Amino acid sequence: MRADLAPQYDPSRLDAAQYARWKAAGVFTAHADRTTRLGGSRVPFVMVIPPPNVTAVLHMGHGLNDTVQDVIVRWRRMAGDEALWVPGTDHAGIATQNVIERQLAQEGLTRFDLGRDAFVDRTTKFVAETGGVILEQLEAIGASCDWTRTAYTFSPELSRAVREAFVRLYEAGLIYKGHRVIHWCPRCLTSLSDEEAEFADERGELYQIAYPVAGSPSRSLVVATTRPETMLGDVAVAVHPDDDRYRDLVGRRVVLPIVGIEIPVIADPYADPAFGTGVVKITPAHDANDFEVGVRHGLPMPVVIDEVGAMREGPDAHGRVSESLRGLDRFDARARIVALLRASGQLVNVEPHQHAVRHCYRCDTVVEPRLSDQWFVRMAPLAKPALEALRAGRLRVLPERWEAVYVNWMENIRDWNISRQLWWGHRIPVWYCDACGGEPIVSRDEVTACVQCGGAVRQDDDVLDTWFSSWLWPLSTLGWPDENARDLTAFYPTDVLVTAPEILFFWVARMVMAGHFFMGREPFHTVYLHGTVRDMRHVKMSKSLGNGIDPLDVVRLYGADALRYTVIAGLGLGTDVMLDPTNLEQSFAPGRNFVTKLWNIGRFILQNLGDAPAPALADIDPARLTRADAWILARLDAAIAECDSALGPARPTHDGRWTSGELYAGLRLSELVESARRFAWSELADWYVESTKPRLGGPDADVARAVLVHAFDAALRLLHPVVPFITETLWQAIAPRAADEFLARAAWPKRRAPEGDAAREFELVREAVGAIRQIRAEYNIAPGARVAALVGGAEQRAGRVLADEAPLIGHLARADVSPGDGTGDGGAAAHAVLSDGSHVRVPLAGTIDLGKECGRLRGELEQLATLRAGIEQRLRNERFVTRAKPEVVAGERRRLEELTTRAAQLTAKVQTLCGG
RNA sequence: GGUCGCGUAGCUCAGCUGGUUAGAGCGCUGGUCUCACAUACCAGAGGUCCGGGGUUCGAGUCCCUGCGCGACCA
Repeated sequence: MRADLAPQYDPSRLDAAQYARWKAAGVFTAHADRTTRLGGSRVPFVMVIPPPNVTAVLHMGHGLNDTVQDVIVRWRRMAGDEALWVPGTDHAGIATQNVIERQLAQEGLTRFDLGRDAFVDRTTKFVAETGGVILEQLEAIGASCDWTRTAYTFSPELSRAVREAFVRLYEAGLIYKGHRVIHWCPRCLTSLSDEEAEFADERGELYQIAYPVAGSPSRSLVVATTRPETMLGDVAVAVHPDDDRYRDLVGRRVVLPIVGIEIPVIADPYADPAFGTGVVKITPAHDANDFEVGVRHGLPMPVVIDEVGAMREGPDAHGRVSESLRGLDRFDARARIVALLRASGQLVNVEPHQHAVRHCYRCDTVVEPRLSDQWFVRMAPLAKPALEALRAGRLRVLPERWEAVYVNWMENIRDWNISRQLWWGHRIPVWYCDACGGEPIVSRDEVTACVQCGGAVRQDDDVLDTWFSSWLWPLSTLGWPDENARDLTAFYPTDVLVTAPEILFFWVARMVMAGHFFMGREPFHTVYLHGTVRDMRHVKMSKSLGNGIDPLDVVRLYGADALRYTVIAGLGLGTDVMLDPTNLEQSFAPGRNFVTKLWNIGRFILQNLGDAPAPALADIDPARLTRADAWILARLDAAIAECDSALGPARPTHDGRWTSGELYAGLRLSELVESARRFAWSELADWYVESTKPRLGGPDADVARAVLVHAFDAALRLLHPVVPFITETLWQAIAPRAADEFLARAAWPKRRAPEGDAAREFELVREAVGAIRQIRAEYNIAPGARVAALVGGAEQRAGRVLADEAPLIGHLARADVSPGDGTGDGGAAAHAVLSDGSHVRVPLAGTIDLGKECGRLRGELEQLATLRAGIEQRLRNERFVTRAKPEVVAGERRRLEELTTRAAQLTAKVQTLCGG
């Protein structure tokens, strides 16, 4: 009646079908009404996925991120929580727009050829047709998302949330339109936030340029700059107010080289007397710091670089860009200007200079600071509660070190530029009336006519930063702004947010602020930041560098479980995962091998179950349990305890605040893997399964079967979060299951009982087996050949254990074991002494090399002597005895006793065998 | 420039509040196709815990310092 398992596990044949069964049974679907927040009995446990770009395809970074989340959510689902993992995608403004623009470029078109509406239509269509592929790919790696709740940042529902958020912030005075220098990408043709303009260290040049003092041609001020092309927009040079070198020149004027106009010398503390010559040129329209200086001193702000990064006279710049420079790209202009300065003798010096240059995070183009009108969010008021959440212990960041980074950013927060000059995104909900020119109309709903004069209105051309929709994700996916939405009530706040440190500021920190502002509390209690997937040279994996691994290739070759196991096992808290893209076999063998091992344990058990299901362990008379049974059950309890402490606590246990003891505990997924693996493989398979073989045909076969199935079942539960496919398949096979019964929602294991004597006594069996195996290896006994072995206890109890277990020891060591007096006649035999002084003797007439045997035993004795000497020395040290903790001292005494017993036995052996 | 992290076996990393003979996987060596498993089993080799100084009865673990990597921020 029970179908045997195939000789080999074939994930490609089984996994997709298994996923379909979970999905069909609604295993991953959460129910709001079952949660404690809506009167149910289950504690909610919620995570929202970091939404991948809607056009993305799965890469190893997702593979890691989503596996981590899946391990956590599967664990909580089994632990009895109402577990919800919300999936979805991000419309990804710049990124998606760039994809379509690249398509257009292939057709020889730009977005301007299409026009805004056609461009948006085309993008919408593209997304509808090809977007969201990544969500299907997530199923292939086993992600247990609730697909009934899939969200999209640009859906009508979430767009409504975006508008609501904008309007509420505007009404609270936290959104304003500002005229200032922002980061501009001349390729994407949009402004960027501070976070989107990434620093990269570059080797450039520092140019020193002489600006002659007007009216004193013999004198000049030398300024230092890395960007000579911006000098066309200079409106002043500044010196520090306390800088004596230039005091007399403040208030006078210098002649701007090339342009030939006069600009003032001003005193401003922004000028750093220690940098260069202490004189700094001021270009308010093309440098954020200079802009501040310009504002302080009421200076003009001529724009000399246009939106595509070419030199051109913009507002207030008449006469500044000469014919020969006009239209030149900023970098070409730099070279031209340097040449001109060199020719006129005004280039004083050029030296290599290492500095950080901002680049567009989407296309890597060097960002151009640019004066323009943009919408901003006033961040300081939002940051305050977000900081408070962390300080009060309602929010934690793992690993701990990132908390300082979070705090530092929050404390030095700057206003957020949220407008983008793109077409793909949420249009800013602001309308202007040209007729009456009144205040802008900020509205939740479409505005078709001016509220003042009824005239025509036009909507603001800009769209919102993508992150302005992402920061609402934990709220908007649950139904906000409908504050009575069932999901919002049942599932907000969420629990754990899993992501990479790169988007701590972009996304995580802002979500905390949004959660507070719109819902009055932080959106999660734990931020888990994991590392990056890198190749063997520690270079971050990326498609463009060609060092990537396609997770789906790995799934095809080795199965999703092998992929998951490998990345989780390699992922210490906050550490990076190294994988070799040139050797998938080497990288994923550990996972594949482990999965195979599980399969084979399952096969063994099934083959030995017979037709009837194994009896439940609870129905077995405890008196019938052998030492091996007691031992594996004790090991199981230990494994459960280790797994629990690796993972938990799942949430703060005291009033929503992390206590100091649990603040940085838990979510050690690699420790879960290690503990569960060791139990399943090193203990269950290597020892317990082997130990049952002689019993399965005998009178206590039912006991062995019950323990075997119980232990394996528990191992499958512990492992299920990490390797869900194979564990579910095996779990379905080892016992009859109802149609709606799944390991994915079976109970997480609990410990049974404290370890008893029987379990401890089994360790002696393992030691005896080890000793015989070692002797066999040393004397090159053929693995098939049986040997005789005599075992004797150091004291009565040990003697009884060894005598009782002689058949088992014999089975495990391929020996005919009988109780025997270890001190014996000292004939041709190999000897070993166990840690408690018990002894093993393997008579090997004819093969024993007495000299070798004595050498081995003496060697061991020497090792013991060294150890004993160390402990004795410590114990003789009065300061140790008086100052060390009593239990440490007692431990040393006990250990010395053990070693002494063992040494005495060894000495006796050496004496009889080797004649002293 | 500021802040932080890392340096433990050939490789990737564990080692929590200082306390047994510093562990795991992969790789390596020797032996085995033993009736679940050669994607396996058995046995084994391999470590001046980056260098130097200090605190301590005791340091891979704490402090200082040097060297070498890396991250984030300006």
